[in-house]
Amino acid sequence: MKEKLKEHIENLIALTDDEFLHILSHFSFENYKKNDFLIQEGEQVKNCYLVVSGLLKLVYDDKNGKQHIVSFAMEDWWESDFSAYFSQTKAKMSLQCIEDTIVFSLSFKNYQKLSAELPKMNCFFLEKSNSGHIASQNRILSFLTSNAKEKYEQLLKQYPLLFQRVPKTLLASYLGVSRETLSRLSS
Amino acid sequence: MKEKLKEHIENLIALTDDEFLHILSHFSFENYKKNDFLIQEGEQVKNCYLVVSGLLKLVYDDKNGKQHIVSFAMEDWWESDFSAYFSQTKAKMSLQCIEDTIVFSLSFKNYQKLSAELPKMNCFFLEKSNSGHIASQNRILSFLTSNAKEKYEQLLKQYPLLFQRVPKTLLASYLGVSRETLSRLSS
DNA sequence: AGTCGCGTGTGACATACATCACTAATTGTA
DNA sequence: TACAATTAGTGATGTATGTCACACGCGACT
Repeated sequence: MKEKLKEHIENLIALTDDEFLHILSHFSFENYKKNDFLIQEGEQVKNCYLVVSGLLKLVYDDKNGKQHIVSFAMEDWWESDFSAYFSQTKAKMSLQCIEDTIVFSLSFKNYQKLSAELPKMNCFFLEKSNSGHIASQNRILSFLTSNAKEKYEQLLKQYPLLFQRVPKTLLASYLGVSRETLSRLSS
Repeated sequence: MKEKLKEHIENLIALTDDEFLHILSHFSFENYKKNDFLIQEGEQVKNCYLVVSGLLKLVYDDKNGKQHIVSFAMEDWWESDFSAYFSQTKAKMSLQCIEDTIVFSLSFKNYQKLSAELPKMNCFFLEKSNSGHIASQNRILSFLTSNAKEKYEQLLKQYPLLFQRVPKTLLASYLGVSRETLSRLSS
């Protein structure tokens, strides 16, 4: 399993074996079952997570009790309620397992320690943050330019796997349309 | 004007005078008029920009010739078509002045040079990227949870200034509603 | 002074989508 | 095996918002 983390980081920056062991010591390896929460709305956000296998949803529950999916997180993705993580405040969103999921977990303290001790990790985090930012911007564009059907098609094109792994209800909640509307798109 | 850049960076990381001069030499200082383009869709994206004063819009033109505003950029904001900037490809979006605007410009080459020579700049860029990412996520949430009126009110609350500086038509295009609908919200 | 362009408001109408209600297939499990 | 829970499809109806059309005020420029 360590290999996974090593590969993942070495995709972006070169590491000596010592450096990797040092990095590894800052992470913890965790196992979750379907429906488990990694982050619960209202609680302190201590960690961010790298998904090794499985599938997570980052959800916001609005005042009417309706769930909105801000993001799916699959293999090789970093996820957290980053707003709360970086400011060390309470979570506005929840992070929950759609499938059994294995993650590497990085506490905020260890994150700070790591970037201080090994500056090149900042390069790594920067690349990750940039991709996240760009992905979000594309999603915004999709909201601005597309109707339900187009958004659905874009999603399928971008993540063909997702479609078999998650109930349509969740896809609808990610796209911002009702499950009934989504259902009618296929026909 | 150099002061502005110095303050802006020192908000996040400490700098010696020498370090700042070194940083400064990587930037260029530029002046644009209302309606000028900093980035034109289809062209190579060479720079990203820190807005010193003025106001920019990051726009996407869809296949029907309709304009969609992905982002406004005001004082102290970094903006570019980051997707194209980091991958050094053609712009999918345009960056254009809503008002006369003064910026510091950083070429991709100089960006790379700077982060190699002065690793702590990566901390700075990382913080900026994170805020961008979080802002985009909030915008997505707004699309998921809110109708036209709520989105408009959230925008006014977040940027009370904007409302006096830009035509309603542009606000509508940012919110993803027609100008007519936006107009009817006030009454 | 007059003309033009731009931003804005507003009525009439069209439509994409939400909501509610019901049914049915599938899955997990007592 | 049977029962509840989850997921999905679909009809009827309501509504928020888009689209088209036109009018008005206002600043810029000749």
